[in-house]
Amino acid sequence: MALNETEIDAAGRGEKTTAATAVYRQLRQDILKGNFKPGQKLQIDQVATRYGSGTNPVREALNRLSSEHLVDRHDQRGFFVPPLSMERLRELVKTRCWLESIALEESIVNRTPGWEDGIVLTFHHLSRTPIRTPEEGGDNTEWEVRHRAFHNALISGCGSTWLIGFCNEMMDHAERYRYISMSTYPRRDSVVEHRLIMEAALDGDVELAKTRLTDQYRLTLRHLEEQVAAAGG
Amino acid sequence: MALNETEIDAAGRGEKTTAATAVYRQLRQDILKGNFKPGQKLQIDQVATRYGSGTNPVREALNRLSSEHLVDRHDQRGFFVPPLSMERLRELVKTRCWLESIALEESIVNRTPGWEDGIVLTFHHLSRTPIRTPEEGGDNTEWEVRHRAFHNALISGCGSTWLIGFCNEMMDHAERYRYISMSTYPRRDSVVEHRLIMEAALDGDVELAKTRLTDQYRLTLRHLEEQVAAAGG
DNA sequence: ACGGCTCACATAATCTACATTTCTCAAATG
DNA sequence: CATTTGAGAAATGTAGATTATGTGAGCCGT
Repeated sequence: MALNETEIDAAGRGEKTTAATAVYRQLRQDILKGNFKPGQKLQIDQVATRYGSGTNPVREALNRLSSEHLVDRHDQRGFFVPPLSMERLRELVKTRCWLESIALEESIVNRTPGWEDGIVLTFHHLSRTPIRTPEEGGDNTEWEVRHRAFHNALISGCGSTWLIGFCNEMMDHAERYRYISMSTYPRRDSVVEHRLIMEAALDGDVELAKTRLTDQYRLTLRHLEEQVAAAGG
Repeated sequence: MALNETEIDAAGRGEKTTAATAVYRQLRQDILKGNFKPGQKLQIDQVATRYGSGTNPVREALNRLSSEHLVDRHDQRGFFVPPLSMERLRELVKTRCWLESIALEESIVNRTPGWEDGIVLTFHHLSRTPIRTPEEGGDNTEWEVRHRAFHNALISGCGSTWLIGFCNEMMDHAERYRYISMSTYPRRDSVVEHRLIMEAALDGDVELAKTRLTDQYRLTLRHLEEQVAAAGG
């Protein structure tokens, strides 16, 4: 999952990780996968016990996550899992559409053989990874990783590490919403959808690629809205 | 300067601040204002001594800043002030132009009397704040604050806290480059430039406002490039 | 009696001091 | 010259002291 550049470097060079970094990674995953209730308090001692570490590394991990907005920090009061709401999700999706449109357009304009190869390859991997329904065990970690890899390949040629970072940050937050809805995940044919995006991008059709990409995000949002409407009465 | 939402809330509600937060704020300022050499190591003990605090709060502050990319963290090796380079600045400016263009356009499209008032008011404050040359003492903290307030007012109506946050994050980094060049700061008439942006925005002329805004960023970049070329060549 | 206020105590966050681990770097070795 | 090694420096982690928060019993005025 999109770790920041320091994390990627650290992992890539096989740097020895500290306890703080280990807790950071696990906590991050647990938050993204919805293993904590939104709004829940993250008590230092409890978290330390959970991951078998001292309070200090936990505190460092929580401070890092707070700057990524993956936990809310209140001085002298502790740390909390950020709440989820449909309103926030709408804003998130809207912003993702804006930023990924730019990133995709720039990538297409600057396209190189290497960029195209990355898309073809990550699409291939994604298309070979089935989505498991909750009945089948429901662990889609592998699919998530490949899904992100594909979307990252699309925007990887935009020429701005800033923009790529922002898109990844938003992907992280979107993942939180996806997991809570996994139980009734609508069985759209994601392979076809992603293939259409890939084809438009490889053809160099900027407008079509942008439309297909953002339509996918908007459609996902609509499905979630319907689910919530159905559930909430 | 653009603190994250948690910080703003904390400051706004007058929450008691912890030692970690105090160090965070001071360290952040010192980095933005160029009081440390780019690339320099930030040794925990030294930093702790500097701000009169223990090592633990310093560590927490550094961890927060590392997630904002305002310090580089290397596990088991310590923390460093991020380097500056013309290449990075170009990418930063490019990305700012993309994102602020969207934010400004959306703000204009959704314009409200409150948004217009904010622009008029912050422009007024900015126009009343002189830029001091190095000979005059050179502390432009007040100008920086008002400059940011004006640019924030422009994009405040875009309807995305995400986008506003990203723009602020990039403003922080841009500030680092501005401070190092203050010694030979080109004496453009910033009041006129900002007035022109304001007028286009208030007139609802999306394209003109975007052009004027991004031209300002690009011009600042060019001036810095010339300075470096003159100095380094 | 009821709503609001005060104060003492339990809980939990924060900080300090120190122990442990890891890295750095230069001198010694092959 | 490349590699190893060991002392010292520095980062990281632990434990416990300190400080802040929040809760609920008791008190006051209505």
